Amino acid sequence: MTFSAFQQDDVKSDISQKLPDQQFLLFTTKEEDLKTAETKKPNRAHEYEKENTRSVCLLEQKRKVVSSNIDVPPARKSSEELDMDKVTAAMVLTSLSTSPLVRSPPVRPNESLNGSWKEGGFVPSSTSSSGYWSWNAPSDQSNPSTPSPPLSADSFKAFRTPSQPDDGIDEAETSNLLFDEPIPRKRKNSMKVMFKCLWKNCGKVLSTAAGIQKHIRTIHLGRVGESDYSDGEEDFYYTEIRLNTDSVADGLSSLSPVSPSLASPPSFPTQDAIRPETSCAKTETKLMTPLSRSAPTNLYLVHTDHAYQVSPTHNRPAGSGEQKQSHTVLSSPPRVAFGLRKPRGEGKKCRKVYGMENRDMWCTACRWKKACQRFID
DNA sequence: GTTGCCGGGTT
DNA sequence: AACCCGGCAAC
Repeated sequence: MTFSAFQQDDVKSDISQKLPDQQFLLFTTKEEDLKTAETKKPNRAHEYEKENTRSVCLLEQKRKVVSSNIDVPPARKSSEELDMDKVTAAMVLTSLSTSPLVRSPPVRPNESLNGSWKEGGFVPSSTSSSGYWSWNAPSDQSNPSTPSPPLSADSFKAFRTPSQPDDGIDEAETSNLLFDEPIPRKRKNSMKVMFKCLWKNCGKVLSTAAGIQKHIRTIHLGRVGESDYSDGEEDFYYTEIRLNTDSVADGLSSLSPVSPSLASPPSFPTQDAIRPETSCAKTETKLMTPLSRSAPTNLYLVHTDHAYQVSPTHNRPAGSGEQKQSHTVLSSPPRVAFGLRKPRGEGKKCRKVYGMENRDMWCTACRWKKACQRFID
């Protein structure tokens, strides 16, 4: 999936409305956030493109992820939108990316929106059963002075928080260097930022991120005992809203109850087609840091799906339990150094009990010359 | 020699 | 995963 410049509110809104309901967008400048999102939603993490500090990630299942100072009002769900397939969505986004609403970046405007954009390729995934799209970006995107087409300088900055926490590198400054433009500081003083819980039938609004996190943690995630500890998961369940201001805020004010069918946290998706390694992560499985601890205000994920909460079952191979057991026993008696077997069990085993002539009565393990399952020592 | 079963191969 | 077996060590 590809996305281009979304720096204007109407464009964002448009995108929100046209984006398929099963998808949402994550805009972030932090690779870490992408990883976190991917970690949190391994089944959803779909595709991302990273270039320098810029990243775009399309995640499935929810409409959008709102980052920094961008808030997208929820689109009303219509049957038409529901039926919109991924291809159509891609076309919409493609057209948006080339829409005149989107200002061209200062550098190589034509090429950025047409040339490289097309060269980048907009390729449907041939292997994905879900019809996911992947964006094969041009390989050479390392030059900061020539931002890649899908993300214009303007658009990218539009998704930035006016003031960023210092992670060692001033990102605002970095962005400034990257795009050679002043950082927009619009609306900085004109709005009140609130944090809205997106849990189904909740909608609690608090004035602080910490407050909403704690609320989610304790009320919805049931982490009472560890109310002070956060692994960042709460970030998925609240969003930033702005009050008292312009159209953006107005749009957001109607954000609230997201379509229950889509937004209800306990809903579990059925499709599980995408593996993190093949999508967002791109095999980049370094340390997965908890969600946006380092950039708590940079990214707000509007997303209430709990699928990732299900703790991964430790798929133990069938039979390995018994095997493991026998190995555990192995270590209990004093054994001489290494390579020695466990002492033979004293009890009679199938072979001895039933005899060779009744081999069919043996337990399977005995028949296979494995450690007896029936007469365990 | 008999027994238990590990390690590894094949299907 | 299910099945099979060579081979080793304990008995």
